[in-house]
Amino acid sequence: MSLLESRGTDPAPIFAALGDPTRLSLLTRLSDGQSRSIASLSADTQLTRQAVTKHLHVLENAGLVKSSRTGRESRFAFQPEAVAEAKAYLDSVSRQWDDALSRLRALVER
Amino acid sequence: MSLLESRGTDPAPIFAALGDPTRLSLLTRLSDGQSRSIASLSADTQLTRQAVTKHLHVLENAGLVKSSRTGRESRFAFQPEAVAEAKAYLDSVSRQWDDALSRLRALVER
DNA sequence: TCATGATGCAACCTCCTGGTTGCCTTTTAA
DNA sequence: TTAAAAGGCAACCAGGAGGTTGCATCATGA
Repeated sequence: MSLLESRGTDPAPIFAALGDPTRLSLLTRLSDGQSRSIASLSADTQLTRQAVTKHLHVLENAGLVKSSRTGRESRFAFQPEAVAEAKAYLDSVSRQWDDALSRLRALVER
Repeated sequence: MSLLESRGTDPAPIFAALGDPTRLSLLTRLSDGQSRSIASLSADTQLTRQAVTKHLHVLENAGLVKSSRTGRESRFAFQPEAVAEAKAYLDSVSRQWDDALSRLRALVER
């Protein structure tokens, strides 16, 4: 079983969602734990509300954020699990790298 | 200074590079510390050598990998710094989330 | 009940991305 | 010295991503 398949789901969609500065900014703002409406999130940006809405849906599909409709507004909230998943992948990569270095060092110092 | 600007460079390009399953697979294979030629990396994939070459250059531009020409082949090697940078961003996001939870808990338990 | 605020839906546009094919150049091993 | 291996370069193509505009819908406060 390869490193990529060894963990739960494929982290690529999560990274793809993180790979846009606008979305990264939205996620950063939401990571303070406060849920926000679309209008609120669109307020201090140059983009259209529709553009922000699309980005929020991308984040939601990646599991980085969760939406819930309350009354006339729909609020978005940060979802920490997906971030943990991305971190887990990066950790597995650096761990494999560190192990390779250790083995090389052991081989040289023998 | 916002959370996004507080660290060195913008992590978005790194995440964008990681956001493709083919590139993720290439990076995973290279994270064992062994440098590989383009032909070697193209061997057990369905894609064309040119497609793999493009992906490798995307990884290189994101700083995730480094190339060096030796003789008639150019070899690509894993570069751990960019991965560390991506992890640093994810850590800052989860830290902000954890802090928000702590403050909320303190407020409730008061 | 009615004007306003907050969204949703859909069409449309442009540009980038992931891939391919074809061809030329540089190395290398026999 | 020459054929095959390894790559680089460029053109080309289809589809998706990021954005916009226009209009319809639902909720709410006066």
